[in-house]
Amino acid sequence: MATVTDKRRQILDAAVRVFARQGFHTCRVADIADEASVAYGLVYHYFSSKDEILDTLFLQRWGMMLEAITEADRSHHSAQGKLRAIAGFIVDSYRHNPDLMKVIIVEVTRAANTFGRTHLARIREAYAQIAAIVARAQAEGVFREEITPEFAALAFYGLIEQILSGWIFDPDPVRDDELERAKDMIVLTICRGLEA
Amino acid sequence: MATVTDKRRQILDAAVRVFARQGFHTCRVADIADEASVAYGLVYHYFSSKDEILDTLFLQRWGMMLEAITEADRSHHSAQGKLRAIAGFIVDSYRHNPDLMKVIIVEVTRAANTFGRTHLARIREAYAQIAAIVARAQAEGVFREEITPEFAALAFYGLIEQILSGWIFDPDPVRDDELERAKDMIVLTICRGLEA
Amino acid sequence: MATVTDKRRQILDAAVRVFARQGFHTCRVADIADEASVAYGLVYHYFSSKDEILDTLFLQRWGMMLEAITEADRSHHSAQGKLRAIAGFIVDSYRHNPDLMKVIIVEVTRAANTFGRTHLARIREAYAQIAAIVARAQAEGVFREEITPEFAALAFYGLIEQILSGWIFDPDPVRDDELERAKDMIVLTICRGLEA
Amino acid sequence: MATVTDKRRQILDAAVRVFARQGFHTCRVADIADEASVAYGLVYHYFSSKDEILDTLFLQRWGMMLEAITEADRSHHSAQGKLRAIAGFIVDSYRHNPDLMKVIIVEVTRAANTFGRTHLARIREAYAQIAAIVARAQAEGVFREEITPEFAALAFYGLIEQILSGWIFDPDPVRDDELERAKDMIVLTICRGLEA
DNA sequence: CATGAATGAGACTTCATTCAT
DNA sequence: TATGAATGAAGTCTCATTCAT
Repeated sequence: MATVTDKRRQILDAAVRVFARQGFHTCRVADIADEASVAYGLVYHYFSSKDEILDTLFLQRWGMMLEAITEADRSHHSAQGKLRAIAGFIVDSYRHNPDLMKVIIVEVTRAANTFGRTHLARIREAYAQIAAIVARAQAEGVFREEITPEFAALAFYGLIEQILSGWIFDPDPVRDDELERAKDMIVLTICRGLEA
Repeated sequence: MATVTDKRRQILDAAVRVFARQGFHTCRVADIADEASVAYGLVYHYFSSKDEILDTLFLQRWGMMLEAITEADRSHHSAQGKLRAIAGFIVDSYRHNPDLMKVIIVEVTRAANTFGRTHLARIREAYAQIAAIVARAQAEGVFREEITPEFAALAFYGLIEQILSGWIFDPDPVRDDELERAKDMIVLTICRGLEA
Repeated sequence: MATVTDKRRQILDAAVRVFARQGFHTCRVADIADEASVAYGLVYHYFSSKDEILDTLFLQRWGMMLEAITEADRSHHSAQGKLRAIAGFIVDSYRHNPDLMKVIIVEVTRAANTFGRTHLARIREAYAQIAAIVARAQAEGVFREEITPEFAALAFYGLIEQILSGWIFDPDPVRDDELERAKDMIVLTICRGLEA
Repeated sequence: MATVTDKRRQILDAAVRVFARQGFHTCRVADIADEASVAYGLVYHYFSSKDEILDTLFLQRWGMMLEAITEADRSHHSAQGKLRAIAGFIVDSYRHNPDLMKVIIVEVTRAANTFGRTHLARIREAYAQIAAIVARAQAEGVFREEITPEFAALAFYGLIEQILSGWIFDPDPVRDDELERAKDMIVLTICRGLEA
């Protein structure tokens, strides 16, 4: 009984590695099966299509992301503290499983013509929650009002994604202290800006 | 005499529309030929492969981008003014040809596994130039030093790309005044931050 | 269980017929699949390319040919007897599977620019073995020395191939007694010559 | 006026080189035009198709061959002398223009499925003439009768073609004295055989 | 659950030939 | 005669998905 789940998990984990390494379009279902050390056909026993594997990976991870944002929003932190919690969660996600984050970002959130469009609504939930945090901070007079909450949310998330992109492109693994510092720099940049 | 160039241009323009509409991977060379109203084979008369069409589009556009950044850097503006010029150029590029910008962003700069990797060096030239602007501003004491220039450059560019992404995903065309306001919000956000 | 081998064999046999009928260049992979009554894709399940099918056919057959020559050489026949055994083997090969022999000759051994070049080394092994037989006969004083063994080997093999070519071009199947007589005429010609 | 002929000749000569180097199927019409340093379209001004170029080359050369055989037959040589004249002509043809001979042999006389079939009748005229020489020699009691004239003709011609094939495959040019000796060995082999 | 052979639609690319200039 | 752009049919190979065992 546990076998079922094991093999399924095995396939998902293998898919992450293969998608990260070769990209979704470039890899074949056979590559996933090979990487997972399971028979070709078994992939189709657990998933109805290659797309569904990526959908599953994204939905699982993005669900955790939304929970993390909700969690952050529920906390008693300041607006800046909430953004710091979110940035921290995303960076930690990368630390914990960089391949998965690469796949989520490269193959889904930035894939405007394919999976990005499919999951658009779900992706925007995150932006909306972040925007809500910003809006409330503006109402409290903590954040400036010239910048719309929606714009701010995109800016915040886009900034983070680009930093992660830099790491993703980098052949060398990123050092832990660099990850840690990045969390602070993200928040500092988005809250206080570059100007001295 | 002008025919050669005309047809070639015709194909490139058609490719932009088709790539923007269907995505690079999803469209067939036949779609480009149809959209350009030329024979199938003519595409291969001017370009050695489907890839080369996208490469050409990217290289042309990114070259202009690098020039614009160089130009901005050479100007006598303040650091903020230079960033404003760059943001302005990118937003205007989108206004002028949103399809092309969509293709550049979605199919190249964010395609970590395919064209993004191919053109990585060229893409990073832009980041490096922006970083240089930031570094100089830091040396002058105008920008804070806690944020590394490289980080700042990624943050700035990532922020802009995400804003454009928002427009790209949007089915409705963006209004001109919104584009105009975005330029200011970009600079305000990156230079002064969200905090009041 | 035997299915794997069966289908693979089925494809090879079909390829022989199709290559013989239409020629390697003129036939399409689809023709092979049709002739074998298998799906298009299965051809590529067993062979990596159309070329590999011909390579396989050639290598299998030529291997048997080399064995036959080795066998003949090992026998206690006279030099003439050995040449007779080799000529006999080749003619019998034609009798048994004229299509295959046609393909081997027309598409490989005589295709100087394509497969002939690819398999040159392997083809020359046969010439070398025959030359060795001649050389030994010369050492024994049985064969004249004015003709180099290499020349003799080419002459012998070329003579046979041309006779087979004649049959190959012929629309009517060759009668068995004609095949049988050819064996003798080949040996008579190469050993004793035309002169009375 | 001479220009017309010049360009046409230029194209034919270039075709010989290109066909010899890459093979008829592998080369493109553009390669011929390039090699001839003429415009693409000009090839089609002088020849109605790529096939016709090869046809022309073959027909011209084979015509000379038939004349040479006729000539040899008309001479007052012995049968052996006539065969020697023919072998000499073919070897000299190779010496004079190895590329052309390579093309004739590889792309036409041995191409059972394509040009060989097209020109079969013309090719067989040569065999028939040679067979006639043999038949007459048999009638005169000079050649043995066990070997049919048709068989003898194929044997003679096949032997020669195989020797030329050896040279064709050879990366190094053949030395003149080797060519000269080959003429004698050909005749010796076919008339007297290998046996001492 | 598990296996991997079998299916066949689809896409890129090539290139002989035509044609307008 | 000369040019080379334009045409489009054809063929190889890929690979997601299905299915029999």
